[in-house]
Amino acid sequence: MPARSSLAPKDPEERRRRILAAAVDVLTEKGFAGTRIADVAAAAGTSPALVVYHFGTLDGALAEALGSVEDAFYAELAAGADPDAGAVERLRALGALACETGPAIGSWALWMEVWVRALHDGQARALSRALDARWKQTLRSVVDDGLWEGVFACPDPGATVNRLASLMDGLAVQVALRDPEISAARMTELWLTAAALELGVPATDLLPPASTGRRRKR
Amino acid sequence: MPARSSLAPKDPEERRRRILAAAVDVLTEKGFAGTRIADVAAAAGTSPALVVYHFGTLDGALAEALGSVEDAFYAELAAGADPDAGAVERLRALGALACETGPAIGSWALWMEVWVRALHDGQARALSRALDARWKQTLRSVVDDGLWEGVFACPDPGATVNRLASLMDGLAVQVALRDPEISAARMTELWLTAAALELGVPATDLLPPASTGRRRKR
DNA sequence: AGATATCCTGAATGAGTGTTCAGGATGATC
DNA sequence: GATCATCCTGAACACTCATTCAGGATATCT
Repeated sequence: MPARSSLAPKDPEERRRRILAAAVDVLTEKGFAGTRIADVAAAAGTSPALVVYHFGTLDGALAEALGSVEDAFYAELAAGADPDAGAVERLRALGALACETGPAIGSWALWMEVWVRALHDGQARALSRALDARWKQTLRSVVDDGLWEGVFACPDPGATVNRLASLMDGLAVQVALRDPEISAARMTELWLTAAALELGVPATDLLPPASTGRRRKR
Repeated sequence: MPARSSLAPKDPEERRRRILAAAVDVLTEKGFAGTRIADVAAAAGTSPALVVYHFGTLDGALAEALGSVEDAFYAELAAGADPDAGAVERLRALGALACETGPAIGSWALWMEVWVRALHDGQARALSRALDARWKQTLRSVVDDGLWEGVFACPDPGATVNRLASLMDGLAVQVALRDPEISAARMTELWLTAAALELGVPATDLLPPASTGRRRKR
């Protein structure tokens, strides 16, 4: 029957979650290279020692934090997806969600951090591969559905999925680096236009109709 | 009239160049996060103190190393380009070279390192922006030439250049992470196919004719 | 109440690493 | 041939930071 003081308040599980959330925040803001165990602890309102107590090591905490983010993303994806919708609509929703948050991980900046870490670390590479495969799989099934429904036309679906996934990665880099030319909204627009081109759909079917204000008059 | 011993052999300039080259090697292999001044010194066959003597600081040495790589890339680009060739051929050459080595920097892995550093560091961001702009400019001028020649057709060249540049970045990530599905050759193929689609050119005009062995066999 | 396990912390500890420093070698200059 | 500037090095130095540790609190159990 707890009536906790304000300083040692929540139960351990809550504390763990807070640390993970704090780790995600710090990681997003400072990247792997700049994340100190003291930062995570401070952001979570605890001591560095507690981080080690719960996760054994800083890397352990960061790894588990990434895992939690992946779970959250796919939960959100599942929650937002309407399985009864047509492939065109599902593709549009998928593109919009991913352009906003990044595929398989909470933010594009995090995702990029994982890439670079994967260049030199086997475990990160495995994670990156798994997330990438899962993401392409998601994309692929929408494309296949569209082909089945007859609304998409595409000579080489495998190549198309590769290109669309890669295009999104590349666009995301521009957005993450705050290229003034490419906002998140513009990214969505560019990506959906490419998808329309690849899949033989009129661009107007994928792009939200009214929002063409910025582009070239015609 | 030097008859140098073998231990303190070359002149200072040569020593500087060696250190820069060593810095590029180490950086490519281990990334920013893993590059120690001792590694650079060892790879250059000198002492850590000399690196500081010449460049003031480790970061200074790495920055100058990146600059040297950019110069080398554009020199190679200029050397390989035939200004008299048509836009189609120049686009093909550009795509092939960039897919092999990365745009504006020696290797894709290095390029990715710069991205991630740019997420948190203003100076790296400036570098990344400058290289990106220069690269898109290069691409853009080929596209414009093709439009002028009448061999390309493309409703929105700005968007197309953005997409093609981003697609290359994204594909490069796959290659750099050694995705078994995407080799450098496959990357070139995918990119040129997308370029053909974007620019209204028959894919066969951009792809080397005989090399279609891998695709669609199944 | 006493004993015990869990959760937590402040203060060391110690490894790793960029940079400084005092001086050694080499070649140019007077 | 003495002086001097340049180039270079090994050995300290100073500092950051993940991790350890001894013990304090709190709750549960007997």
